[in-house]
Amino acid sequence: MTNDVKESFNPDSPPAPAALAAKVRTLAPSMTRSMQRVAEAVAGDPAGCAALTVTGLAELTGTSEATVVRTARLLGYPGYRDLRLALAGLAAHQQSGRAPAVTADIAVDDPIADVVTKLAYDEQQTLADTAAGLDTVQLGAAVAAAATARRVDIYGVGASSLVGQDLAQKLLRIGLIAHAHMDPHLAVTNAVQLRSGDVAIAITHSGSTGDVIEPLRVAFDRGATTIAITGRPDGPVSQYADHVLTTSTARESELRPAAMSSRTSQLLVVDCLFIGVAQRTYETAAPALSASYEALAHRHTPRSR
Amino acid sequence: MTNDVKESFNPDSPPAPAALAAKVRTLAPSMTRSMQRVAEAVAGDPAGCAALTVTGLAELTGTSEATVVRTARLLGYPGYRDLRLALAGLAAHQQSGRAPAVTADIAVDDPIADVVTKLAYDEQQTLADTAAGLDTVQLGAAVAAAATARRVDIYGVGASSLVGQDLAQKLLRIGLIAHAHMDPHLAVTNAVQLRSGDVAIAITHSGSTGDVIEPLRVAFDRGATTIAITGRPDGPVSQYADHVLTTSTARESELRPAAMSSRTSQLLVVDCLFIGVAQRTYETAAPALSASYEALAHRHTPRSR
DNA sequence: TCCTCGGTGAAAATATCTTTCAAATGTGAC
DNA sequence: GTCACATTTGAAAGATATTTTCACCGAGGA
Repeated sequence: MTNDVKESFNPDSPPAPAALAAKVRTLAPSMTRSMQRVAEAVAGDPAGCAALTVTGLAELTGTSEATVVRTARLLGYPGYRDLRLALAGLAAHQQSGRAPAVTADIAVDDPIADVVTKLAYDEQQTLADTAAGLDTVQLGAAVAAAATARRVDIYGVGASSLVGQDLAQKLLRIGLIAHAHMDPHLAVTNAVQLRSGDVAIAITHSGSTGDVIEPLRVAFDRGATTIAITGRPDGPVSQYADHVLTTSTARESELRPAAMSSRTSQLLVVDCLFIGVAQRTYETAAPALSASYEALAHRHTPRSR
Repeated sequence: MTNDVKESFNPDSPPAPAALAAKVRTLAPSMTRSMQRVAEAVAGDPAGCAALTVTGLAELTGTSEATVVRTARLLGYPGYRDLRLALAGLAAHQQSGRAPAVTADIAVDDPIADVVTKLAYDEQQTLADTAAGLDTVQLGAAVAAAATARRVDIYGVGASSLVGQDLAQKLLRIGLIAHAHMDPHLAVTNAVQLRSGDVAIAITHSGSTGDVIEPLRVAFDRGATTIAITGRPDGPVSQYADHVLTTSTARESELRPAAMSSRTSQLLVVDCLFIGVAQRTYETAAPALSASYEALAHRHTPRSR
């Protein structure tokens, strides 16, 4: 019906991306009074106008729908609908511009929304740092050792204990024999059993956690291949590690103890290790993974809705 | 309980800014086939879809206008018009800003360096999605409840169990009475003890893990404030949750089971919860944190070299 | 004063979006 | 397998929003 005259109306411009304010200024002289009011409103508050219908904008500016449409045309759009779409884009655009200003520390009186933003940002940063700082040669060696190990023992206490359990869980799921030791005494006791061909992994952010170093030392002495995942590659734990995987030490604040960001970093390393192993043992890992998935499906209750 | 509200303007979510793809992924399972086709088209080519009318999009996806509108509603918009507006915003956003879109899957023969890069990127993405999709009102309510709770019980099995332990550990460190239950039977047994003023938190990615839902239900019935941390806010678990915190559902691949990315998401939510509580109880939290830090320092062996 | 003409908005015409409703499809019980 | 029931779906009716039409208004010039 009316789509035949689509492009004959606006000879001058394709839909302007962000230079809307400028365009308004340029075209203002050639506008009539009412059109100027509309253009002004649009340039002044793109986001607000994007939320309005033609009628709404007409009322806001004290003009009529026809004038609004005419203004939209003059600005280079086929009609108001398209101007509105562009406006929405612009609004999102300038909103995103303010985003990167979130490098501040988390404060006690931060609103919860800021906490979420800052925390996510920090953790993203931590991940990037970790990925950048991770020695892929060491990682490759660790993967090779773990993939062919007779058994894998993992040591971690405190927050690192959870990371160790995570790794153990995952390795178990792809058919490896892995165990995360949480009790330091039992860890040492078990480490005595290790020998060449076995793998021992110590996880400690500080690099100097005695309870973790001790079993690793024993494993090392017994001839097992030892791996340290630590934020302090120069720490004592590295003495007894054949391969050291470095986690990043992110900023910590009063409200955000080191444990929090180190955990993110440790988990990334652990995940990389896991995927590396899964790749190398793909033949057995893939079926094992789907089998465990199948088994779990039965534990779910049907959706309610 | 976040059941949909028919007539009000903003049912459950404010117009999502950039987290659309994440939202689509989260809600996809609860969508019908045709709705999924629409959602897919929208997530796949926001810019293209923003240029289409309802009818156009319906034809493109081989569905009807009604279905398109339904999908828009499900995604949290009052109607298609608003979805379209948001789409335009998104398009502008990703055109100008960073939209690397290097979302290649991790393959079996990827070199280890690529694994690290891709994994870090994926997790960063997951964090961003989670942060964007997290309802800060619900979070605020959850924080308020937890901060003043007589005791906090946490339920999680499998991978979520570790997240629960992490949360419990942290809350304990700032002086709260928190416990992560790993045995479903004991969890139920303990849930019976809860009453008004207590808080129960269930962590389940699928939203339908019976072992976790059951204790939460008991706690709910007993009058405790219940919180669900789940990737499926429409799942059965939400029935018994006063506050639902949504984690993002990232893409999973054969080598990268869902558990891996859901864990990242869950941990972010848990961290936010923790920091929120720490803020509210700062007077007691701060000394408690430094005290536990002090206590641990003695467990470290001195640095070598 | 009267005429002309661009500017303007009310209202009609059209396009677009939303809702309703019944047919089609799937699902579970028997 | 068949039936009863619930869910999903699209066609068409209904409601809004946008665009177009057209007549009115008022400023400047003969």
